[in-house]
Amino acid sequence: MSDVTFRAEPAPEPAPSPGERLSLGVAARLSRYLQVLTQARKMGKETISSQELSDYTHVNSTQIRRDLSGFGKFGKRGVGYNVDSLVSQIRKILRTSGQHNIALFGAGHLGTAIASSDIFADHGFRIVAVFDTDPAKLGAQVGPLPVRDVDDLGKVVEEEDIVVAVLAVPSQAAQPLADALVDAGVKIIFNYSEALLQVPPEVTVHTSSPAVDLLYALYFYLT
Amino acid sequence: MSDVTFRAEPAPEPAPSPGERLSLGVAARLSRYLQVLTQARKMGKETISSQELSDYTHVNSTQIRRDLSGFGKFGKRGVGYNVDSLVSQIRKILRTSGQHNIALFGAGHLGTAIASSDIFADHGFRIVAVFDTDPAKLGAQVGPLPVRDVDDLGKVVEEEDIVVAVLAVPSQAAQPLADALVDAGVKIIFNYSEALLQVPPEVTVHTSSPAVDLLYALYFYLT
DNA sequence: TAGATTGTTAATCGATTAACAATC
DNA sequence: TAGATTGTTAATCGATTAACAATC
Repeated sequence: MSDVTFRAEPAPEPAPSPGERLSLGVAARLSRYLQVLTQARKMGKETISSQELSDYTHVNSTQIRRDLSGFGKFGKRGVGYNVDSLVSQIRKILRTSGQHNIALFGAGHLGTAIASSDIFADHGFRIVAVFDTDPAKLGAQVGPLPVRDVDDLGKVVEEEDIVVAVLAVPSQAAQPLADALVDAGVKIIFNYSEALLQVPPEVTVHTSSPAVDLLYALYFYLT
Repeated sequence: MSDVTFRAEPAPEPAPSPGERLSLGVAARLSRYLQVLTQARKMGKETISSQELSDYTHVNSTQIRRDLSGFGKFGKRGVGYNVDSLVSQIRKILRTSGQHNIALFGAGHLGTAIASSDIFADHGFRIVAVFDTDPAKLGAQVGPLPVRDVDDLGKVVEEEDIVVAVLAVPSQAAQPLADALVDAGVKIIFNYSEALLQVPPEVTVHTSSPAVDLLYALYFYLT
């Protein structure tokens, strides 16, 4: 880390020391900034102010400056933040600069939509395998990838170093699949089905819930 | 405010008074409980404990009991909460007991996946119209609905009383569509594209960001 | 009864925000 | 220089949690 030192400054930072875990809130917010920044970069934006970031993320602009300044002085007063450099700073902080391999389950409409989107690719996630249980779909192409048999799961997870599984399967298929994934050593399951998955504590399940987000937005509209 | 008084109980609740808005955090958490409860009900579960809810939502069980007890005594000690009755209580609190009409934009893979899922229907959202700009798709069926022309937008929004629009369109199509939606009086835009949408302050944009959630989950896996 | 789980308190911790000097 | 925006402080507010009596 090492601050900008003018002679013997006694580390005046309450900043997170390198080895420390971010708090849940900070990590969540940094991820959101990253999303906006990534998209802003795509649109050719070179600098962005904390106020603009605030407009897009609904996070207070002071909070944003505070979150960032904990890790260094990334901005330029009167100008804002350089989009490119902020992206790489945040990636460094979140330790997600590298590539990570994903396995996708389900070659239906949702699976196909996910495979053909670059929403994961933009953030360093690469879909390296697609699985489906429907024998009729085996061997078919989803984007550049062939649909594989779930029986190959263990082998593929190991060969491709897969840490994340994305489940775009019917609810009733989700739990058995989750069990197989746990056995195969996958640590993060991203669940697009509605099923409530039971997994051991070392595995993280994130269930996508658009309807929940909608309910939430609607509440503030209705009141 | 007002302690626990014996005798003539003068509303000993620090509970949110009926007219008060929930805080952002409470509303978000209640929405999540609702999702789990809805699914638990589907699976035939009759009661659920705060600990079980905690396992599925990653919200501390004390927090859950606290959130709920602010609105009444919904649970039974030693037993837990009745799933059915808790669903309707939370719906009442969130004022989302009614039906709400949604318009879906984009009849591609993602749009089709959304239309055929019951993830929205389960929470009282009904997709009443599907739009696409591709002339080749007009008139085709997506589930039970015909694909309509975006030119009909204003008319449909008014006739069907549409408050929410779900955008499952390519990024470059999103902003023009958002502008049209704002003109038509839609107040909530649920954005599945990556575009950063600019809308007036009275309109809420929620951008779905699976990659952000993944980054976040990954951070805690990596550290 | 014994076991389980709620409802609630009290204490702590972190998030949030307004305000403003620093500085580009 | 004048205007804009960051970095940072200080004060407040709400979220979180452990603990436990109440009670099913």
